Amino acid sequence: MRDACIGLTCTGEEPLPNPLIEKLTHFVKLASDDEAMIRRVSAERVRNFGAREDIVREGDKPQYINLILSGWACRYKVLEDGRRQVIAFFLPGDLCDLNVFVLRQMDHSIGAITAVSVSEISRGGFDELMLAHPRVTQALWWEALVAMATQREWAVNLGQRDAAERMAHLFCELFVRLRTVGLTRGHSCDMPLTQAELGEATGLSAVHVNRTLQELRALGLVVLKDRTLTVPRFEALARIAMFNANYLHLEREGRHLDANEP
Amino acid sequence: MRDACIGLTCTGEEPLPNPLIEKLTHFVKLASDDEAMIRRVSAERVRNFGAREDIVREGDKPQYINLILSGWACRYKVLEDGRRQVIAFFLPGDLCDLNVFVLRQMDHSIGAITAVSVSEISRGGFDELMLAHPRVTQALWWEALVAMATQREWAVNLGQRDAAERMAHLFCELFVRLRTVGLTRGHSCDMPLTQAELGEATGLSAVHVNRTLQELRALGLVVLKDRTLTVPRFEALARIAMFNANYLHLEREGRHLDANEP
DNA sequence: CGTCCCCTTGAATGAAGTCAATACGCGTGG
DNA sequence: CCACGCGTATTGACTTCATTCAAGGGGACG
Repeated sequence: MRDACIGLTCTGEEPLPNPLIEKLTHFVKLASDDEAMIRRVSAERVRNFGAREDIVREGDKPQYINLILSGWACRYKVLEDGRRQVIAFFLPGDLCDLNVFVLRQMDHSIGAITAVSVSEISRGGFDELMLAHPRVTQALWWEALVAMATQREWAVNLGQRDAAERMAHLFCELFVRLRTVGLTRGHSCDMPLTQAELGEATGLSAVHVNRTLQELRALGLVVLKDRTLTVPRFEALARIAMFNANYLHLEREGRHLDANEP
Repeated sequence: MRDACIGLTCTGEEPLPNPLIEKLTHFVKLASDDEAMIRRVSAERVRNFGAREDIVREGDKPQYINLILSGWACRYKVLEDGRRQVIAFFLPGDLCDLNVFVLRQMDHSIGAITAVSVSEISRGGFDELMLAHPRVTQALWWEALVAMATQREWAVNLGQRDAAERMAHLFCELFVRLRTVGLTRGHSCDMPLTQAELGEATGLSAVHVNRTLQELRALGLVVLKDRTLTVPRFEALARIAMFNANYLHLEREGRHLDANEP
């Protein structure tokens, strides 16, 4: 396969999968010109980061919205004394910084977990998208609101669930989110997070993450090997996590906005 | 003084303070017709709730955005087994449900803490505001983004801080937020939350909240009496909480949008 | 005057953190 | 090829923090 074919200038080959399009499709059926537009905008300015590099740092005033094309990243905050909380994970298809054009400066950082490829979307490109493509606008609203709902669910996770429930819940969420962008294979998906990172996201110490994973493994609910997560019985895992996917709002709620239906 | 006359339909009386206007003013200086519009929209349809009543319930599909005019409310979620997490507090001037027009149903509930008076803003009223008043639109974006940032900070609070730090942080946040809507008196403000509610917000048991409050009291950092919080030395409280108000973005970032400046 | 809600207290238990040592896998350079 | 170093995972012993349970106190209100 000779050359990545992205955007309008596509020459007749099968289009590359675009995780953002794939995700938005769970909310609204996009017309082909909507898709073409997203492809164009997300190919305009691509940057690559190595694992553990910072993409945006607290205090910055970035000029772009970052769209994750591939790899994992996270939002995080560090307290004065060094404690670090991961606030959200970004998977392919996720948009990082809708705030960028309103707030003066970042109140948190965004860091790559694996090697990451992001598309920087300029204010102009974004406005263009919003003005000419109402379905895309709606879909981007949906994506932002789901991100907010996810943030809320994390508060529940951190505030009410114990270690095993928390870990289980995190795995459920990541698995479902990856599935919506086509990044699962059967019961498995990538899991590049170290136990330390899992701890920073769940508010647990790395040691306790380790013990908790053993517990979940002993129950046959998760298998972790070669940076891969396998969830043999998702339902059982969801049950102990009290995971209810409603907060991800994946039910094609925007059907009335379908490009090709009345 | 007769005449602090703001708004188009000015009849010579002193205008009622409107907490939303007061809050938005921290971001952008509104013109008098902006303010008049907000006043009109927020007076159109007012509802009152008793303490502990639900305003919106999980699963609902509300048709209005709720603006808190007076009283305290909260966003909360209940797990299957009854554990309850308060996800956010709503103070006068806060908007509850910007999601309402996009997502199919509520994934959480909103409940009154004290008696609450809310203004229900219809989709039409909202669109009108957005179309005709770009400064207000920007300011509402700011308000939504600050709400999001606050949600993120809560994740840090729940994930990384211990009991005393968490309580201290919550008090700092509430105090600052109340101050931006003019609801503090010197070092004091209302504090209608029971210890059980403080626990549901901080992920602590009510008993431990009690002990933690005693600790903070012993340090002379908080005084709680008659449903009133006094913070004699805010700076000291903020220090132990590692409270950094930057996430509330109160620095008049929208100056360039000021109604009466170049 | 009793009842209900909220706050307070003590004692016992349990969950998670800390510290420190060890093991494992992998790439690099000798 | 092997030794070394580094990051990550694992384990045990111990401590600390927070929960649970249970009982008592105080004020508001019918």
